[in-house]
Amino acid sequence: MYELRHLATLAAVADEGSFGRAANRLGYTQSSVSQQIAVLEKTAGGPLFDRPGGPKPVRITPLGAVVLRHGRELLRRADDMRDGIERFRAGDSRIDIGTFQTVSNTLLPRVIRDLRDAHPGCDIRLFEEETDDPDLTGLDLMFFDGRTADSIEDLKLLDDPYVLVARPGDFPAGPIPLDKLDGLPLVAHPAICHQAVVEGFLNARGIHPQFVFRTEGNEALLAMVRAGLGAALAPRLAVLRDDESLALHELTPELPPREIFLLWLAGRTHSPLAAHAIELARRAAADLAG
Amino acid sequence: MYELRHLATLAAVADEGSFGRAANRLGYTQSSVSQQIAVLEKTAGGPLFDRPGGPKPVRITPLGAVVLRHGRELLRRADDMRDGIERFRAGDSRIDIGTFQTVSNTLLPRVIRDLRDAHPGCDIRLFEEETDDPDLTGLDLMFFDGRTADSIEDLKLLDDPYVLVARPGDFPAGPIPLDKLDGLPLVAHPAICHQAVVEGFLNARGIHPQFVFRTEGNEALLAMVRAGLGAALAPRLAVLRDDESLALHELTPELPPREIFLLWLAGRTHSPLAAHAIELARRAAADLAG
DNA sequence: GTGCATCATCGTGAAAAGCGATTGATTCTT
DNA sequence: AAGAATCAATCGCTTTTCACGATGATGCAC
Repeated sequence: MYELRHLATLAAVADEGSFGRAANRLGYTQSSVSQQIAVLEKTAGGPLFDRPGGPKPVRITPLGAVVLRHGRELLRRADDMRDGIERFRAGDSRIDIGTFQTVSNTLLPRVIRDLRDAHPGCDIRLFEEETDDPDLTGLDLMFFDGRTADSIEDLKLLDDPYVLVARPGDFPAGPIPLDKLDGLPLVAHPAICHQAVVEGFLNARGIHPQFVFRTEGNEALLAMVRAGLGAALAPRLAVLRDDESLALHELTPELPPREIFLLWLAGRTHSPLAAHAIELARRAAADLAG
Repeated sequence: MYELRHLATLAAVADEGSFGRAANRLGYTQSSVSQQIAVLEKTAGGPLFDRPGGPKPVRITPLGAVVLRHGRELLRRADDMRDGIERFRAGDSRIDIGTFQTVSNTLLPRVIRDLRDAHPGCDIRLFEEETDDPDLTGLDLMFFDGRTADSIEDLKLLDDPYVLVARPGDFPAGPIPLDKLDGLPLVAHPAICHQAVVEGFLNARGIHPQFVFRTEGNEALLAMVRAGLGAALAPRLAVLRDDESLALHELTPELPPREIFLLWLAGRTHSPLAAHAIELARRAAADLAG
């Protein structure tokens, strides 16, 4: 059976018009080229070159022309394949990342920027979804605030402690005892994901705040605090940056922090882009925590 | 370096989801498949499959998907190549034939018909050219009335004897002595190719006919005879069929007959189509002479 | 844990690919 | 006409590759 190697030799012979020169060009010996062409002629079922003898160049036969035409096409495709692998390994590829709001606002921008710097041609696609049950099908990586199924591997990025966000002066500076939350009018995220865990934690201790408004939007949440609707019980990172119009209070004892993970399907071999993204997310999280 | 065989194995593994089943399908052993994939993974520079272990099917990696996509394309092209060779060997191909008027009118129609019957899909192209110096570049075969250069091989098809064509009754029936041509008003083909040889033959014997009209067209030639302009000195085959309005007279002694050859470039390996055409031409010529 | 299915690895033998030298054929030069 | 030059085919040999079978390792199901 013929192989790509034979076709490359065929093309070289056709180009050079000589077995010996083709051998020279390819780093073979003349005898090797003879044998390779012989293999091709056997599988093709007839001679591919006319050999006039002496210093005259060999000439392709009609059958040889057929094989050569297809052979060159195959070789071109093989080169394309090498290119494709090359470009893939260089990371010039695509990555699909699942995320949620806090990460989109804090961690992700930096990861994306660094990833784009390292791989200018890459195609990054983000999928934001607030849910209890993450769906990783079709995603290379997913940010999520919790561990999930067995078939999913994870890397813990950071702990995001819960704080009380209020207007300056509404509360005395410093940590606030947890039982002060009982009956307190609060705004918060919907009771899904980690928010549900936190509220369960409070309820178990007999602390029942009065949730007067829930929204997924961080900005809306903080705007409500500024407007005096109530304090916000939210993860630290939900408050984007230092803001003079808001005061952040730790709680004592601490609420269970929201843990932020990076997830992927177990056993998956990462593309270079995904591997790089994981590393960048790890570093960005370390910076954010430090 | 990878080869087509490796890519076929890769595709089989991807299809079957298992090294062992792929081996079974291809007639290899499992270990052989393992090694072939290992070769591919080495040249690609990374794993092509995730092996979950146990009875779970192996899963293609992103890199593997790249290689697989290109690999399938290559395999498809390799099949195309096999088809192309197959069809070529079956004769479903192209042939370029040079010819000249007499052959176009007598020998060739039959050859073409038989060739088309045997190879319905074939592409036959004819190139008619009246010249002393045939140019075979780009032609598979050429009909010609003479041998030429050394670099050209030939097959003699038949002798075409020269005859005198006249109106019935202009000459007594039977052979005409050659010296009767001296001074005779004649119509003839232009003095090229074999016509030149014949006229040289006459001149060498002191016989100088009076050429009153020359034309390349056979029909015009015969029309002039019918019109009484003169007799025609022409090869027998130039007179297409028995024609009551014309009488054919042999000459004595005979003029050197026009020899009709089939030519091709020396050392050329014929396509199946060309080989068949040569055989058909040989047979048609034998019929015509017999 | 035990049994089953699966892939990797290793050692072995066979096949092939490649090399170097030689041969035989053909062309070019003198 | 003779010799030189060019070139592909061939032969014997070495190295590499290929494929196999056996064994081991791993994960899953019961």
